[in-house]
Amino acid sequence: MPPSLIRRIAHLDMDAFYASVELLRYPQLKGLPMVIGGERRTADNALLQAHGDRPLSQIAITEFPRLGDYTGRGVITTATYPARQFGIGSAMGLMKAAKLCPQAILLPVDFPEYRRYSRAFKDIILDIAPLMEDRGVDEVYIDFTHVPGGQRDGGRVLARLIQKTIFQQTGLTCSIGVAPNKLLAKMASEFNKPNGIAILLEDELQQRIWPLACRKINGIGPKTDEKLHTLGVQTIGELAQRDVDWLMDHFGQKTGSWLFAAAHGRDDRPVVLESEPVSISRETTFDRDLHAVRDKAELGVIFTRLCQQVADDLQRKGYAGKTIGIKLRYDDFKSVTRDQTIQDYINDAAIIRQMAGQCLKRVPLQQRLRLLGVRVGSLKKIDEDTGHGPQNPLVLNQNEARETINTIAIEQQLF
DNA sequence: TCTGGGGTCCTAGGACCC
DNA sequence: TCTGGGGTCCTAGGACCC
Repeated sequence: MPPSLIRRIAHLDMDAFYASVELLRYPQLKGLPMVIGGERRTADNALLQAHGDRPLSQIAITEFPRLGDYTGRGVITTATYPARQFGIGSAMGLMKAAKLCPQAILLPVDFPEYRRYSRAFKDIILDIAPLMEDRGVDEVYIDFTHVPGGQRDGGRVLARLIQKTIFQQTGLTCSIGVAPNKLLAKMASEFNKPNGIAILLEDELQQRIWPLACRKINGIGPKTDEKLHTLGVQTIGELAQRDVDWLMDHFGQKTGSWLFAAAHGRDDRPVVLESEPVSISRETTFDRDLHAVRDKAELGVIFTRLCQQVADDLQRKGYAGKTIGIKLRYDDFKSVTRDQTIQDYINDAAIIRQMAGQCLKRVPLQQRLRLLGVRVGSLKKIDEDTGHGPQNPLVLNQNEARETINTIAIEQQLF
């Protein structure tokens, strides 16, 4: 890197992404308390389908489903600011939220729509700055260092261009932080939300980062934060004053040295353009808690469907895996997992179902269940040209594996 | 009528091999 | 007969993130 170039990394975060996308469709809801959540389509949502030929923007507010009419499980994915004023927050149970503000509009989560907008804003960024790391549906890191304009005013010029272009082409706003690395860029992007830009320079660490709570560091969650509090550390500045050895004594070598580096604003992780998935999974929380014996038939149907979905996902994305596992959550919210690794890479629903069934036998099933999940890990990309052909060695292996399994005199299935 | 779904990474113990 | 590592793979659980 020529001496005149400083490493400039941006973190871009879409503002209230799901809610903003919904407000593009339903501008009449602007300013009203609104929550998004509850995957299960309730009867109320049929109202939204029944708008006939009217534009969505002309559906009367009175026609929208209300939180107070909702029955069932589920949590809030997004709550708009007017809804938050009633004490509603994301991850709150829908039923609890309904008590706080029954009149709030309740919209179901529409992932396909959010993904379309996600694709759109990321394509806009890539056109301007090609080094982008995907961090989920509403977040990215961008390496500004070598992009024209990326050094001007600490990155502000390029950040403004990206922000403006996204707004012009999608109607959505975002917040951007530009800093010497990903760790600091992520924190900076929160400084001027919404629709803000924050430029953080290396020598501003003490002044702008050290006063913040440790929890603001991406990677310090509720557990680590609580432990830090117990040890008398509240702010990042206080964390930075501690000795590395002291931190390693209390948090282990790896975490301790990482905490120390993070508090001093040090982070040399690169912006990663592409990555391969490690696992693919599906899970579902039941409408009511189910019992392995009494609700055997119902569970069996759900179990088989999850396996089928995982197999479909694997095949669609072009992967096979050799570690098959399950996840259970009991009615007391305790979770267990079991998995098993086999020799061949597979992506066939029947084999996944078979192996997952074996895993299920290794788990206690007296207590009622609220969630069941199926996972395939240790993934390998399969050749796209032969991925579905009969000559594919993978498919042959699958057939072999299926036979092997069938000859294991299939013990009685639990479900 | 608390507490979603889809991920990644780390730790720690045991098996097994050299 | 006892003793010592190191390395890798597998499994289960947990912290954390979006």
